[in-house]
Amino acid sequence: MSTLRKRAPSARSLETKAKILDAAEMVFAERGFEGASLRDIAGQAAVPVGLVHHHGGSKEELFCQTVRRRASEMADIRQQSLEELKAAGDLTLHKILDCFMRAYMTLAETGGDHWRAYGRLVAHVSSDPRWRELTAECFDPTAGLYLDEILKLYPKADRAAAAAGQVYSVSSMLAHLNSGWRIDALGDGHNERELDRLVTFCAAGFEAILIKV
Amino acid sequence: MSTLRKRAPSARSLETKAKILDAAEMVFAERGFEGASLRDIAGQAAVPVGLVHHHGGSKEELFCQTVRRRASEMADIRQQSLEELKAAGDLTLHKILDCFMRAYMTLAETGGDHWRAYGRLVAHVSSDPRWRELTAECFDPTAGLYLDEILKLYPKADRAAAAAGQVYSVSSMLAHLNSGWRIDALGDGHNERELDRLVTFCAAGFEAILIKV
DNA sequence: GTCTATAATGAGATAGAC
DNA sequence: GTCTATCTCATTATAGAC
Repeated sequence: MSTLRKRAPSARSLETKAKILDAAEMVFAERGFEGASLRDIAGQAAVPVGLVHHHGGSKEELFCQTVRRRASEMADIRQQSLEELKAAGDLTLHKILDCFMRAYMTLAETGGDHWRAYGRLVAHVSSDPRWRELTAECFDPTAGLYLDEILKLYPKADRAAAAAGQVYSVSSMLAHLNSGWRIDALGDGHNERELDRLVTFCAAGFEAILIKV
Repeated sequence: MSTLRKRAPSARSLETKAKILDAAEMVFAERGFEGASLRDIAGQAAVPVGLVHHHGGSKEELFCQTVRRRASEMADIRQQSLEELKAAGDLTLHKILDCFMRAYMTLAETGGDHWRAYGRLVAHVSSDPRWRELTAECFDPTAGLYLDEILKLYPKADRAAAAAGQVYSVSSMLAHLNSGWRIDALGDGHNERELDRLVTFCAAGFEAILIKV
């Protein structure tokens, strides 16, 4: 009926586990899966190494848990935002993409270090085929919902083309987040106006390939 | 006057070094810098581990050499392609981006495994701030030349906006290369038509942010 | 659940024979 | 230049006391 867990974990246990996942999030984001060590994570969480294994299982399981925890919350927010946008009516491609991207960008700017770290974490997950299943599990369902709305606006468009637009858009967003220093070398810092620029880029590109013969 | 090297290396030595760099290229591309081991590289090159150190120096130096070798060739090709495009006259944003991307895509499709691996290698380098200097050295000069030509077409555009467009475009191209499986899940495989789609996406997005107020 | 100690493995790097 | 042997260190993972 239930899982293998014998009893409900204590409050202290949950707290410790959260500390470990928080630390893991930061270290994995900074150095990637291979570059991170469980010792660094234990050090950052101020717990003994053994506890990391106890709560996180193997290194790979710990990584997946770390991603899942934040991705699950992100997916909820994105789906709710989409519902609100649909309820408001008057959908456009630009608004849908803005909704998708702003949902995270707002958290990255106001949600503290962990949400900023999550952006780098997603970049690692998305770029390594090793995490293909994790990607499918954590990101594809929400991405599919947004894709469906976009396709409703362009009924004649090819779904494969839309999928390409989605992947290009997400990669541009990750570049906006994590390769900002390359852009900054020529201009000013990240601000609201730049998010508009990103959305403008993606919306225009997306539409171009949707209406193409 | 010259470097510290005492004598010119023998033909055999050069051959061994090339074998090591070839192997390093494949392994680094597959597993990233941290994930790759010098033992794997030595194994793939069918040489003893000691030789990897002798020819490649430290792991970090070996990685840089691996990237530089291919990037240097790529830069030459891209700059020559740009010159030919300029000589032909009638430049457009679409043509410039097509020139930049097709230069690599042609090699990836006809140049064998090593050029395909190079695409993944570039993705690793571009995403990790650890290689910021290497990025600046290997990619920025050529990127700057293309950026200059684009800005000539849009004299009123903001250079920072163009830089953003460039970064978004390159990241989309890397996604096209390395995350093709995500797109493929919904459509058909990589073909010539898809490169057109990528260029269309980037050109339309790029222009939108260049002409924006 | 928590923490210490340790096992078992694999890593990068080097010294020195050929 | 080439190759073998080895040093030193860090890693993941586990066993068992509290």
